[in-house]
Amino acid sequence: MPPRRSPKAKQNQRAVAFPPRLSSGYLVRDAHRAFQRLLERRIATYGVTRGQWYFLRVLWTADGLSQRELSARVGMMEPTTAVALRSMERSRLIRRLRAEDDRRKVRVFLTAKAKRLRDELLMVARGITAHAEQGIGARDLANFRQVIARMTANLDRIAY
Amino acid sequence: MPPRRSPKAKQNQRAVAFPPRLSSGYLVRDAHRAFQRLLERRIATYGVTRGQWYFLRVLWTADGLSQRELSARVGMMEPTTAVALRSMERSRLIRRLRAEDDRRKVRVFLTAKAKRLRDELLMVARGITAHAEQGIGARDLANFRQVIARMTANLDRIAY
DNA sequence: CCCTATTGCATAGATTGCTAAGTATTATCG
DNA sequence: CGATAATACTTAGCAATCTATGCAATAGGG
Repeated sequence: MPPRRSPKAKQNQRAVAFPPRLSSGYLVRDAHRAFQRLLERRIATYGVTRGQWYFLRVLWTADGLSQRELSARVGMMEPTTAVALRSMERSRLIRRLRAEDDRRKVRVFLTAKAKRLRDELLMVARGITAHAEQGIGARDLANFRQVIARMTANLDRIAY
Repeated sequence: MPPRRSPKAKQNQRAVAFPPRLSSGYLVRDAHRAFQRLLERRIATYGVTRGQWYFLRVLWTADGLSQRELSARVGMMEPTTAVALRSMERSRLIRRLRAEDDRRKVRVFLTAKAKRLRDELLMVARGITAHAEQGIGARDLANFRQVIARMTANLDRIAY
């Protein structure tokens, strides 16, 4: 049984309190969802979904990667990649070609359509970032980036 | 890695560049996934999923809410709430009772089992936060919280 | 009182993510 | 060479989200 602190605290056993406002995890989650919602709405105009976006972003700088490499760079598991690429193929954003040298591999290539979208969509991303960062000083922003990257690294170091 | 300096970058039209390392959105996304992965693993031990967690957290401080109120407090859409609550009912974490006064409403009540989990699970959350924040100074942390909250607010103000 | 609008919730279908297990191709070792 | 292992991807199944839509109970206006 959980220990009670106050003999009076009936419903509100405040022995362990942890208000979301103080939880970095909650703050990060809220921000993440705000970013996502906006990104989703904006790129929908171009017929691109969020899941496709992450892959486009990598492919714009490195066309012809294998699915495994893509997964690694985007930071997703391979089945997630497979699903996203299937939808991108349907939308005529990519073509998938079996590699000549190793027929297990599939190389992913952008179509002309996807290449044409590049600059405009990157502008969209920058616009969102600019909105998000409004009114935040350069020094605070630099500190923010350093802190959140450190948190991610801290968490990634933990197996369980 | 990716960024090239070469003036004659062939395929690499660098007119619009926007490396993820500089994108607050990407940093937030990475951190969010790191938090989630760890949380998921840790609470799985208790038979609780991430989706259930958010609702437990609210219910631990305010038992007996209606589903609409719960949705608002957790910050999710009602269908999401409905799905999560159904799974929580199956797991014997909550009971749902039709409100006497207004039979459209459903009140959600924690079971004894869910109440017993409270302190231990909140400790899990604090442990994760502590891990994440290791090696980050109090001042930097305070700045971080302010900045990320501001970003969320900035983004939430935008309709499209 | 009835008709209609509002409210509270559920269902349907799509997207994004995961783990676990299967298939096909290539590499390796005895 | 042939069995086995490793590699690259796919399929299956689940969870957590969303939007759009439907249904049932209540409230309000004439």
